[in-house]
Amino acid sequence: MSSIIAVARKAGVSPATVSRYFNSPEIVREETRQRIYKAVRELGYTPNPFAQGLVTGKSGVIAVVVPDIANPGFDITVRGCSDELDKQGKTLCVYNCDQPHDENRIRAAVERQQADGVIVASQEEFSRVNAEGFYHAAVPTVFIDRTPVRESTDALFVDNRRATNLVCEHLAALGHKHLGTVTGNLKTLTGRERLQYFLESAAAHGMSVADAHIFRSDFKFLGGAEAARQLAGMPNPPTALFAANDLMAIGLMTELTRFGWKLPEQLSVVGCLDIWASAITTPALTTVRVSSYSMGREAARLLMERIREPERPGVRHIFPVELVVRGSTGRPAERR
Amino acid sequence: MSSIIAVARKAGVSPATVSRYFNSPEIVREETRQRIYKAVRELGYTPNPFAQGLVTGKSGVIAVVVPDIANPGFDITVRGCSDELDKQGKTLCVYNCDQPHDENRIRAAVERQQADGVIVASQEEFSRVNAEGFYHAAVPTVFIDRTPVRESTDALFVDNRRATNLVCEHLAALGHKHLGTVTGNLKTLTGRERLQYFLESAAAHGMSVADAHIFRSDFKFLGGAEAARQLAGMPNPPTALFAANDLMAIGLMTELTRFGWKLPEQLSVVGCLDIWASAITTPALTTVRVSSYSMGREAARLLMERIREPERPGVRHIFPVELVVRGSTGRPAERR
DNA sequence: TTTTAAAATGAAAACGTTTTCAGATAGTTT
DNA sequence: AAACTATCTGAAAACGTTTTCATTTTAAAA
Repeated sequence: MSSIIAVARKAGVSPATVSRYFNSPEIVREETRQRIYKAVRELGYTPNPFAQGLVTGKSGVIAVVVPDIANPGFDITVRGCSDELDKQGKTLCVYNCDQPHDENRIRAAVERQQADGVIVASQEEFSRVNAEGFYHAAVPTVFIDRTPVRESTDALFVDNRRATNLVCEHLAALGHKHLGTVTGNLKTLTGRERLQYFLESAAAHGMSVADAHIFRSDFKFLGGAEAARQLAGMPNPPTALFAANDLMAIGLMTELTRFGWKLPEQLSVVGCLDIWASAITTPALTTVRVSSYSMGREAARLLMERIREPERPGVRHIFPVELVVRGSTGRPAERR
Repeated sequence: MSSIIAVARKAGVSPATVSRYFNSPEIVREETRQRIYKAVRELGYTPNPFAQGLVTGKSGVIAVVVPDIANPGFDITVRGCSDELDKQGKTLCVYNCDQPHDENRIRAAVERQQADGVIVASQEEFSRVNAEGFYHAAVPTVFIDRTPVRESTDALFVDNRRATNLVCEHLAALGHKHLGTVTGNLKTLTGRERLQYFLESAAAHGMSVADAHIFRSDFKFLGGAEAARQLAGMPNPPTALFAANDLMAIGLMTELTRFGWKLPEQLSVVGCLDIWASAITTPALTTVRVSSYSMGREAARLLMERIREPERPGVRHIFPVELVVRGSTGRPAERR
């Protein structure tokens, strides 16, 4: 491992100049630059990131926190972050946060200032102590679908209000009167919003949602299947159902089909996110398209911006959504 | 940011002792330990990773290279790595490698010794210069489904030979005589093996694979769909088809269904990997189950082991596979 | 040519650890 | 009480950069 000193010696300059050669080449004379270039090549020198970090305090790595990288949706978001970060020459670390004490680990990592910034995607809110840890560490942060810890934190949101409105509008237009819903984890902002706004939108469109038809779940495939089993046993099921994400919608449809239900004749199903698998179910899933990739990308962009300009006021972006009508929704069957 | 020196002063000991307190607590006297503990707490001290890295040369981060984190299969593998690495207190960086020059970037990162080790998952082989870069840097590496760069590199493989055998055995038992296949990217070890072994297995089971029925593709959904379009135009299609991964199998089935084909009556389809979506297609996909998660986990475990013991001989693990029979395969229709 | 301003370079301090080697302290044995 | 271990601790060097401040060199102006 050759050091900057070796290069300096070889090029007949001081280490300071070599450092300048890398960090602001324009201020070193052309001829000197040549000599350094040559020395660098010959020695195969590459700056030591630890030493750099030690003095600059920057690591060049950005932490991305998601509940589960293997969860459809988050994978895309992370890819969005990754692409943008690559472009900016930064490195991306992923943290999965769906296990009980993961949160502490992440805060520790942040406090150790290993990351120059953090992107935190939808999941349960931090405990107070961890939120304060974040606050205290004052690491530049961008939140996705999550209540920001402090005023100046940048945050990106899905337009859940519009999402549920689109869903209810569509369902009302088809003639549905009685709806149900499978919720996500209600400790999550997304989970709470999609439930609340759905209830409001349904009412606004003159449709009812019976308490018994609100299935509290967890955003997971099996959660959707479980809801299906409960639903199947009900004497008076709703005619349409909104699942807070596609995974649950698909779990629900799969299980219902197993029970012999005919979709969408017996039940219209709408999901949310538009993961790739939604297009290949039978019937194909009507859903609300969310730009997961763009959100990841934008989060990374904003974060880099904030790192450059820490005092900028906090930004809030609400991402548009779009209804994708496919085969899983239709007119309700005539009631006996 | 309080330093180790501040802690030392506060506890009335030398920095060396504080260092020892963290790195081998058992060699510092109980009473001293107490004092340091108190000082650490009060100052909220946490060691500076840059300084540590500077002297130890270790960063505590492991790089994981995959073609695309958002690709079903790799997400699971990465999650496996992540879980194991978490357990060992390491940080995981992901690199997506499906863009033309990504490889260079990754080598650069590795050479900069930012990572203590690297896990590289299936994709095109490195160019010579990059392979040498890896070799030269001598960073501990584990390969997944990929030809190792050097003798001493640990590598994990899917048992593709057995996979194709299971597939052909199953298909032969159903009475198929004429098969086809959709290949993955043939610049990939996995792509090549699954094609070659499939051809061999088919022959061994007395089935033929016409050249025209070998669709060279890319492991992607749309690649499968494209194969379907070609297939649909053929006068004499095979009765069963093996796709080198589930994504292509699903793309194929989806497109074929759109053409009005009845599956599996007109065509039996078998995939490989057993991603979650394979269970929810219509018909559900018969496939070969691969333990993506375990492989990720094992890769991480092996890597940590090698970091501890760099001179250990290279390990080769072949992971077992298992046939999952679902609805997409059946007896061939009688030929006219 | 001399003076002046601008541009380029160098010396040295600082960043915060770990680690080696030597020295001190405590605990045992004679 | 002395001598001897075994156990702890400290001093100081090293790790490889960046950055400030001062100095030298170069170019431009007089």
